[in-house]
Amino acid sequence: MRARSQEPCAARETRPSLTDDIELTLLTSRQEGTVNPFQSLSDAILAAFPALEPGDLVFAQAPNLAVGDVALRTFEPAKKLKLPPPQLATRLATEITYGPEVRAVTTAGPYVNFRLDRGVFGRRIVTQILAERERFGSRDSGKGKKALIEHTSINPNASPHVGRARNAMIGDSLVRLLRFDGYDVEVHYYVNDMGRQIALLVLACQDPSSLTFDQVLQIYVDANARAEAEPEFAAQGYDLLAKMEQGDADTKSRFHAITGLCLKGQLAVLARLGVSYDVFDHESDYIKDARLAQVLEALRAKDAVFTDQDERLVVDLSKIGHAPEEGRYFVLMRANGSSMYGFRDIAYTIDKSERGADINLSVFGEDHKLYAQQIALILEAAGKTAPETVYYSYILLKAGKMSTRQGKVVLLSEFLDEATALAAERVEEQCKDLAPEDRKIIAQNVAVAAVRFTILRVGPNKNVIFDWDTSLSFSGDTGPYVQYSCARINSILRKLGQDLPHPPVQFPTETDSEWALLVKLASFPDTVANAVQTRNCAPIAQYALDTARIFTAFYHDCPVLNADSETQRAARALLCKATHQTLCNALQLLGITAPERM
RNA sequence: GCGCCUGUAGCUCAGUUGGAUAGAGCAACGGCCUUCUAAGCCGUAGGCCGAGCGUUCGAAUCGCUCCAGGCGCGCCA
Repeated sequence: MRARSQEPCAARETRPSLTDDIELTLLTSRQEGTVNPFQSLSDAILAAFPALEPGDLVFAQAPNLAVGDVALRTFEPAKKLKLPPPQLATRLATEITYGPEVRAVTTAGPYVNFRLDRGVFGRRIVTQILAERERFGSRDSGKGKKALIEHTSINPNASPHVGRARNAMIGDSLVRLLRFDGYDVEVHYYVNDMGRQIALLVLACQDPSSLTFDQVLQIYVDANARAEAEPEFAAQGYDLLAKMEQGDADTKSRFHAITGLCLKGQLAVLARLGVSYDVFDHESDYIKDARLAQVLEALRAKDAVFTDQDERLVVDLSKIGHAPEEGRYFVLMRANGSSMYGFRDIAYTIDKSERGADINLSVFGEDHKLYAQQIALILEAAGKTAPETVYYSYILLKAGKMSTRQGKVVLLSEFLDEATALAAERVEEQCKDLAPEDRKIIAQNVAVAAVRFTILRVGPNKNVIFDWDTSLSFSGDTGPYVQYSCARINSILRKLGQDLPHPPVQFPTETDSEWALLVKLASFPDTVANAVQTRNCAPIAQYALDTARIFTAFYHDCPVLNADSETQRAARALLCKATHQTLCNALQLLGITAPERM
């Protein structure tokens, strides 16, 4: 499980030795798919109540540490044993012999509260994290499996705005998450290199070779305005599109010049965020896909496709399982024989589904919900499988929704520039002794953290109202706050010297601050597993934030370098290292790196 | 009109496989830098969890109805 170690520098660091009992605990808990530091407690209970199963015992944090170090609810097991919960709680507290690591057991109505030898559990938790390193948190649920994720896929017509970038950030984090959990992930980007809007842009760009990417947005805005005002101009666009589809070489190269320029520019901006792709699929390659004939045949067999009075080729989805009248019809081809976006997309979607991935996932804006359902119905009717979908809601401006056509946008590049400049000011003050190049890198890291964290922290199906001040803040609930706590840990470890001590047998971690941190660290694998299962990275961001906050409380309460004893110093140093490891693992999933100093 | 999503502190958001007193940040006010980075910490104040009804020993979390916002609903992509 550690064979996948990716850090080349990992071997250089001192590795704490493992005792056999801890290695054993790790292995058994791994096999069960849960890393449960409280397993010895549940084992004792299960031995006394054979009717119960491990899943019946839910350990949770007590409402506060004065009540107990860990709490057990009795509602579930009591139901199974047909006992009143408070009665079962009393029996669990009085009749069972727990190991020496349990110091006291009390009840509070239906709850059992355990007071523990925190050092024993703390040592287990820290040792496990330091043994698993950059793999800590992963359960390898995707081992030996493939995943295909398509995300971003924005029109190559302008610089991306932060609303579109939400797709890229969500998609990229899902890629990182699935890779972390063992999947072999291939990232796809669907290049929409044709269609009406691109045609208008091509019309408006006389000499593409003299253009820069940054100029395209204004040209695009103007072209759309013109198409609205002049029907002839709009008609020219359709004509050009038809020529493109018929394979006219000159038209094709004009399209490619523009879409290539735009794609390159877009990818450069996305790369600043740390987002990258493996495969680019071009829409124009799917115009005359052979598989479309099969789909049409299947639809005809179900009497679900017809040519309407305006000579359009239309699917009647009510014939293949679409109940409501709204969204019943799906147009495949225009009267002039040119295909619609959806028709080409069917071919592309089939193409993806035939690549043998165990998970086939697409990230779409919420505006695609009905559309994706329609495609899924058509695919199903043709005996194909539609991809799994993850949707996200729009980022709104105070003045309303963003619109590329109207130029009413906050550009991602603009946002990143602003964030980097602000971060650079802070780095200037804080890291005077560093070389300018190093300071620049730190500023860029902080900016990316601010931007990505702002977006990823929020649940994907929630609208976000974009606000410059909030998004550019580096204090409070932010990515830079998490980075900052990592920098503080690094500072301690740096001053401690090169080698980390071995975990002492006496592992003093008795204060509430230490214990709260340990419990939080131990819950990281659950957080990751939940994120994998729900395809949602937002809880990872929340976890990083909570952990950083709990660490900071520890940082203020518990001196490390000036600890009371050598063993306490060792235990706290290792706890710091374990926290740093866990935070880095969490941040990595969000596409954020923590600088050594900031 | 119909469908999907959302509604939690003044603002931005956590918390929902139902469980002990609903949590952070920002903004406000009051403290803390001869002690591991003040991008920080501590304290004060701030809540009919949109409204109502229901299910349950127990509801922010589940169900129904309403209200408000977002998105979508036949030759855009």
